[in-house]
Amino acid sequence: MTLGQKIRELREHNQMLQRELASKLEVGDGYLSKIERDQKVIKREHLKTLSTIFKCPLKELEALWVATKVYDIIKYEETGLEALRVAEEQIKYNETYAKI
Amino acid sequence: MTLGQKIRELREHNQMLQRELASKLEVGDGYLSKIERDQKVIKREHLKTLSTIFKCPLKELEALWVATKVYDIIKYEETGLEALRVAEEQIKYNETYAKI
DNA sequence: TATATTTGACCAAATTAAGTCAAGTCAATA
DNA sequence: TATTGACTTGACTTAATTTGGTCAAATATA
Repeated sequence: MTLGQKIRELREHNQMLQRELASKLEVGDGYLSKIERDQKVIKREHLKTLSTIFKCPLKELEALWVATKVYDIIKYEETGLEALRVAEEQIKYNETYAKI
Repeated sequence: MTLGQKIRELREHNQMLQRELASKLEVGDGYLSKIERDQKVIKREHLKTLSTIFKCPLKELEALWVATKVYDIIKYEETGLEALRVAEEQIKYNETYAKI
């Protein structure tokens, strides 16, 4: 599940048109179309609005948003999965030693 | 293990000074210092040079390089680990359906 | 045909990349 | 203790890339 898929799912589940949702977010509907197709990433602040409109946990949307950013980096990388492992190791290491 | 740590390890293992390695890479030694401390990310093209100088597999350096990019995104994210899971799911999904 | 969505080309503004340089720190030593 | 050599840091720069869109035309879809 990508963020775009999630947004589309929420919108359709609420029988809303792109035009309607786009106007709530104050963007053009062409832009929203791209967002739902993961051709663009929505502005992070918009997640709050989505969370309110669709009564969906903000954390869930945020995790998808961050995942999109991560995926954009690794999608064409041969070493993508290996890199994920290393990044996970790094975050766990830093959590352990509270270096942040 | 971060990319910076790896580079320092390789350099010290070969008893090379920052100044020396920096000149091989044609950058300043202040910059290399930051790279080894993960305050800056080395240019990707430099990985080939490092791989040659230290006879270290390029793939390994590349995985660390990509991991650094990923880690930079998630390091301050509460949902970092969750996002890694989602990104992994996405890459596996796409590998399965060969959508790339 | 009308309505909804997608796409491509384009854009300004903001951010990041890829460094430099000089001053500062730190340890060993003459 | 003054010096030296290796490294670190902070402030800065310039160019390239990304962000966050718009709009009109093309394309489904009913």
